[in-house]
Amino acid sequence: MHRHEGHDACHGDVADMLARAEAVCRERGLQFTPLRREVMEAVAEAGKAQGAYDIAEKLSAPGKRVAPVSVYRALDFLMQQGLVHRIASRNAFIPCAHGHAPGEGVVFLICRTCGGVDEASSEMLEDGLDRTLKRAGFTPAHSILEVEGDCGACRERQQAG
Amino acid sequence: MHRHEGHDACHGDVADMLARAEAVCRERGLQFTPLRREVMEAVAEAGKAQGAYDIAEKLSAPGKRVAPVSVYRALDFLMQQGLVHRIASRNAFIPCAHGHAPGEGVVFLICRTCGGVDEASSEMLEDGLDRTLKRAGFTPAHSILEVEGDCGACRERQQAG
DNA sequence: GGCGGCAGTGATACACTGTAACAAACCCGC
DNA sequence: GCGGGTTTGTTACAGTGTATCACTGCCGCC
Ligand SMILES: [Zn+2]
Ligand SMILES: [Zn+2]
Ligand SMILES: [Zn+2]
Ligand SMILES: [Zn+2]
Repeated sequence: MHRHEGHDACHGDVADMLARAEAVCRERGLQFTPLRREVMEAVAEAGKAQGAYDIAEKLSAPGKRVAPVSVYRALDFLMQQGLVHRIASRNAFIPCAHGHAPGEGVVFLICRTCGGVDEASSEMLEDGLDRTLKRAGFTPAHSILEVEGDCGACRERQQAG
Repeated sequence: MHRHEGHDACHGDVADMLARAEAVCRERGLQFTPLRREVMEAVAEAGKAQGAYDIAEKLSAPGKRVAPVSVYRALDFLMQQGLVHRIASRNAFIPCAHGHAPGEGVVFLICRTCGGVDEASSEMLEDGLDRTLKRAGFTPAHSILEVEGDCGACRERQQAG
């Protein structure tokens, strides 16, 4: 689902995402530290993919600087837990809105107009990929599926305007 | 097809790739300059994806330095002509072994053991992707499909060893 | 209480990847 | 030869990510 500005309730708002992150950490015996929480919040609040340096800047304030390296560490942790995803084509990060299994075939739909990123999963797509890989004799470990284009909302807006 | 070390004949060897590049440029009225040729050759010779800085170093010699920026320009040109591809997950480049249409749905199979990269295209995969996008109301412009794993040759080698 | 290990964080420096800007060289038709 | 477009050289810089070490806070143990 596409994230519109000011309308994030489709797949859970920021509070839900934070609650899920906290629950995941607790049930796995991991620490959901203040820094990790702040990074998770920054990623969840933004309507579009955030760069690590953007997050660092956002979390910094006069007298309290958060270095990018700290953000990267928090992001690495959150990615390992499946709470955020990295968008390779943008060098940026988004919150996982679905809570799917790790390694599950998910394709990211990146709107080049509004910058929003949506996750879509599909049995059919996954089947097609599996068969293509099998035919090539290739054993997959991890896949990156990213499509850039225009989301429905932006396309309507363009046709109307 | 996976490129093994010392065995690049599956989809055309280096000479074939260079000949194709030259032909493409000639028929489009574009210049296949010495630099572009050298970059194409460097990418085609390597059995695995090459970084721009690797290429720059490879082409440099005592007394003749090739700056990375020149390599990037040559790579941009070659990519526009569909002669090389960029592997987003590696920040590296490979020669196109197939000569397919630009924008055609091709998935890159990246072997994490030997580093070789293969291109596979599949009607089924493309159908699955198209339907997934249509269902999400998303209009694609460009897609990145990359799978990391183990190629058949490396998997056999591991089982045998 | 003191002590030692461990995870997390801060801080600096650095490596890697890519681009902007401008000058020089080159090519080609006039 | 000249003018204009293309290609390349050169420098500097921005953006992205990692290595390293020191420090802190916490918890279990003596
Ligand atoms: Zn997700
Ligand atoms: Zn949009
Ligand atoms: Zn190709
Ligand atoms: Zn391999």
